[in-house]
Amino acid sequence: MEKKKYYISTAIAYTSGKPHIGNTYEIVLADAIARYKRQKGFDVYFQTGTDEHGEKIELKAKEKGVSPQEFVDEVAGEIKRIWDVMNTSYDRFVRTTDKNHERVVQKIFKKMYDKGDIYKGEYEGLYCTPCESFWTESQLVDGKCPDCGREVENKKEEAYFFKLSNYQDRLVEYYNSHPDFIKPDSRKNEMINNFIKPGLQDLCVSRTSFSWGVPVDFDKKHVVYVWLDALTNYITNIGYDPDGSSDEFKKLWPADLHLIGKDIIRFHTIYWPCFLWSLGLELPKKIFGHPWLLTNNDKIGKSRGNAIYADDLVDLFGVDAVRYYVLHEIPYANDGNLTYELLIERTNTDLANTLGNLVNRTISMANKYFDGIVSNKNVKEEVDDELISMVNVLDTKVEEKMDKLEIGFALDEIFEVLRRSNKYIDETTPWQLAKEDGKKDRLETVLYNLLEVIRVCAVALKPFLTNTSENILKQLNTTNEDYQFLDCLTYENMKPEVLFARIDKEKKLKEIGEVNNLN
RNA sequence: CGCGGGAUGGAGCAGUUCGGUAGCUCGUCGGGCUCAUAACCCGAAGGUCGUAGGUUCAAAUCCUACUCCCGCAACCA
Repeated sequence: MEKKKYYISTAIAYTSGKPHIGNTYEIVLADAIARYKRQKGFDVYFQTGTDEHGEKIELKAKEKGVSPQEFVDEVAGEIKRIWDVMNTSYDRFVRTTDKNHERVVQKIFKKMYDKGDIYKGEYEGLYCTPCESFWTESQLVDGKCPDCGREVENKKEEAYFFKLSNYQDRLVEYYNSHPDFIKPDSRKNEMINNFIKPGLQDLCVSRTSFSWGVPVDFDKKHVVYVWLDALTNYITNIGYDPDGSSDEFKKLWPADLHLIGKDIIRFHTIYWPCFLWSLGLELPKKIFGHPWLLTNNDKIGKSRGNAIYADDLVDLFGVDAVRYYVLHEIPYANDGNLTYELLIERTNTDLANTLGNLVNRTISMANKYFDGIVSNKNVKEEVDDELISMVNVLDTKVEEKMDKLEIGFALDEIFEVLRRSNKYIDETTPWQLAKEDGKKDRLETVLYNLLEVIRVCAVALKPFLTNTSENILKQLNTTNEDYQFLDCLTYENMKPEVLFARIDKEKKLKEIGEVNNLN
């Protein structure tokens, strides 16, 4: 039987600067989902990349005295490097400055124009001539330009517009008939109440005030609006072409999940569907607007001086500790919080104590009492049942949470089993059994149960803590990745290693303080 | 009155649909154990469930008003 495809994407990152840990959260989240789906037997295609056009980038490049292309080449390289540091398994890293993408965007624009969804009109607004900027009424300060304080005037400018109103009714209908299209639900309400109900305004989809973008090929002084350019990355990079799409496109589209930040939901749930309909294409199945990661309960931002970067955290704590923190700590719908202190506490309690120490003590006992060779002697007792049944429903429990995109809760399910295992050791007191005559087989059964539970948990952890999972299986010296308790394995030649060293909080915080002072 | 979400022991959350002993993870304190990474196991303290009223035999849970926080919006991605 052919594997079922699963197309997942992140938003493409805007190349205005180095992405902080909040931006990085998204790729880790997507990676966990992608790896999970692969583990479940799906034929996964995982796309990410960078959004590289726009006025802001043109300005930044100018400031730095380099060409826009040089500027985005550098930033895109940095972004890709961080994605790799986070051990993410994307299949393709796309860039909007890719020549094929640009060519197809031009064709798309033309197709929409020919169809009548895009028309030439006039953009009218309040204009500050010295600043060369349009402002809205509400942006003005005392009725004057917020940048320079000078008078603004009414001005008209030629521009292309997309007729969103053509698709307004269809959009509401679609939302209602596809309750899973926008997640979480509260976001759907925001879109309906704020945009659709008041009536969709036609969207200005070209700019003439700057040139760093995809030129409209039949009207060269215009460049395509960045969002029309950016959103189409989801189709251009898998072979969409108005003149005939590739087999890959036919196989992959529609996407199964667009994973995006909650700040860009509007673009993905209103503009993007309308664009797709205009091209006669199906809509993605689900759009999930994930919450944000805050630091000290404050928005992360370079300008706020509280930017924390993923690669620095990885240097300090290791990639899996950082992955665990962001995946576990950020709930489904509310923003998560990140501080060094919380990160250290989570790493110590969950990763070092509950998980690492369990693996370590179990393997140590196996080596100590049986020279490292353990098989199932089947001397069962009642205490075994609860533990083993927990392991055997783990697969289902994790799946339930993952289907709802509740990644943190999926991890909780696994750690509940690990905590139960530590308790099981106290209940069965292997060190006592070792001293009693005639309990040798019972002791071996106990250790076998533990090793099996650890193995299954390692398998369960693979999508989230990939390196750690591999490390545990290596320590157990097994390659078996069955997602359930097996009766007849033999464990031998196991080598215990410290998975996560406990972190001395005071010392580490001091060390971090010193690092920060260097800036 | 623009729309919406939220306020539960020191921290983060569950419980509110269909009212009836307030639960989980972590932190703190005490005890136990010794296989293990000062780890693991057990126990305890700590909450008038934002405020004020109301309905009820009974409200975190229903109703009313208010306070505070947050998201979205006022065409920046």
